[in-house]
Amino acid sequence: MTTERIKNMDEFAALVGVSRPTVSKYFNNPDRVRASTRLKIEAALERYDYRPNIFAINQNRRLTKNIGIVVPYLADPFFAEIARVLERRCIDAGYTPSLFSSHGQQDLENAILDTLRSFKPAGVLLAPLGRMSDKKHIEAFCRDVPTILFDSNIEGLGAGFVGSDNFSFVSQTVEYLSRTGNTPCFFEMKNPANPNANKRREAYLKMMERLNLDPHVVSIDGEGWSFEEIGRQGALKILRENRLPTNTVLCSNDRLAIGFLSACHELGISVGRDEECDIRVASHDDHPYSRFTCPSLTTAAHDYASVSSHAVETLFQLIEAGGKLDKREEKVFAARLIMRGSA
Amino acid sequence: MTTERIKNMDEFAALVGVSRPTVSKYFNNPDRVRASTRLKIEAALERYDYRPNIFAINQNRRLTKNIGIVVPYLADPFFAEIARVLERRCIDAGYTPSLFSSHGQQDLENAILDTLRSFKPAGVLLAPLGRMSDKKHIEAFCRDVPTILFDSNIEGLGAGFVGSDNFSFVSQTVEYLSRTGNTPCFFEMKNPANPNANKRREAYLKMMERLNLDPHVVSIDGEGWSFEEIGRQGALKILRENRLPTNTVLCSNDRLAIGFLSACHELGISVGRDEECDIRVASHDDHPYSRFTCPSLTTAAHDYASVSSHAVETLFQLIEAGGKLDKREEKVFAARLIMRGSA
DNA sequence: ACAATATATTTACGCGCGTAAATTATATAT
DNA sequence: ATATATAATTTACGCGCGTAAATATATTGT
Repeated sequence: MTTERIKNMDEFAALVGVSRPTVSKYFNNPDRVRASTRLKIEAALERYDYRPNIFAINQNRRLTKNIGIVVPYLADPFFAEIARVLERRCIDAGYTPSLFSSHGQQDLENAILDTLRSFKPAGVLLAPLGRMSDKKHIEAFCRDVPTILFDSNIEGLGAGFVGSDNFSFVSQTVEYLSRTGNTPCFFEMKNPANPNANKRREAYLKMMERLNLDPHVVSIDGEGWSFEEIGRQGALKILRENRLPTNTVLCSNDRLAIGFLSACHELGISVGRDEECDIRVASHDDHPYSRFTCPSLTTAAHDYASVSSHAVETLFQLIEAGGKLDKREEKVFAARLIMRGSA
Repeated sequence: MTTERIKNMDEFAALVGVSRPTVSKYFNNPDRVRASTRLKIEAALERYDYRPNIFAINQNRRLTKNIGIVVPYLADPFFAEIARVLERRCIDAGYTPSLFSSHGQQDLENAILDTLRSFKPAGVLLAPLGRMSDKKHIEAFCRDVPTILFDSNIEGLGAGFVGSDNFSFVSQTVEYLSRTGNTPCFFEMKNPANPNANKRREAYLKMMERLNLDPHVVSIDGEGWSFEEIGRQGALKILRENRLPTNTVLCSNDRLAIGFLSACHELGISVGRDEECDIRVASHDDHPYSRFTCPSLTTAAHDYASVSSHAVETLFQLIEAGGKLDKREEKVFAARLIMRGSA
């Protein structure tokens, strides 16, 4: 590496001995220049460490290589993890992902979409807030920017949706719990922000009907994204008032379950699948922390890998198709039951 | 809002009835145009919903309004949380933050810094990987871009460092544990990636000496950022081999402690401050999940608010000072002991 | 009311690159 | 070796905006 600093592509092209547009083509696709010139350019890159100005690049491209990734709440390790995988896959495909978190707020989700618009992204992977989302705003955004929804589906929005099959999650946990012990009741937030929560309750009811069992839904109060605390408070109340309908609890998601377990410990209620334990607790998501709870949490796991890879692949298809698909594609993946200590 | 779409600032300026540079000035600082023209522009903004092209803006600005925020591992809720707060504060100050995660990998940290360079950021808030960091690379970056380190200090790098006072953390936990029960041993990873871990061990040793107590450091194997699993495996091994020197364990950080608690539960060892419990466990960080462990975790809490606000304020000072401070500023904040069920 | 000063606005130019069209070099077939 | 097709390169232009310098307008003091 030499001491000289290259200011722009002109200067760099002169050093290489080709014209600037040739260098430009090289950066867009190294295969589209002659092998001999590619070698010359790459040799020069070794020595001079030049990088094209990212703003100038994007200003004139009809289609940028940017991809926006938006999640509702990044402080939730579940989303942090899926965002990490999505980022990785975008980078590997030659795109430049930028990550945004709505932090559970509608105005922030809207603001992010507005910002994203001026980023001229080739496409966007959006996990919407759900019930809290400004549907009109998202709809307008999707009209202009190729967008694939993931995690939470909002009917009709975006060019497609990739997520998990909530019925598969709940049917497996309900089947397992009822087969190996007592009838499970369903523990959930009263007004869940996430549409998956509603689908899970419906799946629970349908599954119980199919098994000819009495359903019991326990809905607790709480707003926002502090699910652990909401679950803990709700569980404390229910348990203290002795209002738990059965000794087997199926939580809508792992974060609620983490709170539930915390409440049980506080009240001296033992949780586990052993005979001598007071109750069994199971849940859904396979949250990164679910295997470290005490006891470790029996749960239904997302197929992270399939969801993320199918989401980016659908987006790439959409981008290549020019931003429009013939019809809105919906794809959901089945869960995998993970039996641990709690049930 | 009218149906017409405004393509550029020229078009918008024509609609307002002023020249384009006047509009440009307005967007850079609304106070630098006459009140009457500001009203005209704002009225037009209401009707036409025009936004300047973000790439064109940044291409020519000598100093952009971009701020880079880099954390070592975003799937760690601790960093997700602090990143959230930092983002918020940057936005409130009129800057445009972008968030990056090194995902625990040196090559990614380097790549992020390279990308960041072409973003021409006004400043960068960097929480380095630590021992895994490519110090030369970071040093070169800091020469070109005004950078404030946070969380992990690397001696001499960046224009300043804002973090937590590790001695304050450990002295409080050690003092509390030894005052209310037995001598604590120190549970840590053998080769911690994070420099704070080393400082905490040193603080433990110094504190034990000061209290005239026998120190016991328990170092466990493990690489990477899966601290919970590392802590769990390490604890299982130590506990099974009955090698725990005392019945009071002070973990280097909460994520290790979460793994430790998990191992205890697996082995049927009761944790808590009550007389009848087998051992006590305490830790440091006040990780978002530490209050939901079973039992809830006694820990020393970061002053999140002070660290984040001081970090951005120092960065703003640095930016206003033109990217250089007279001397490297280091500021650390004291911990707050949080007594919960585990010790 | 008039100059002197401060503040706003406009004119004019360039940033660093993408890209269509024009040109030139290379590959293929005869 | 020559004509033809094909691919690579260069020429020429414009993207949307920031910004210095030139000009116009408002403010202040007398």
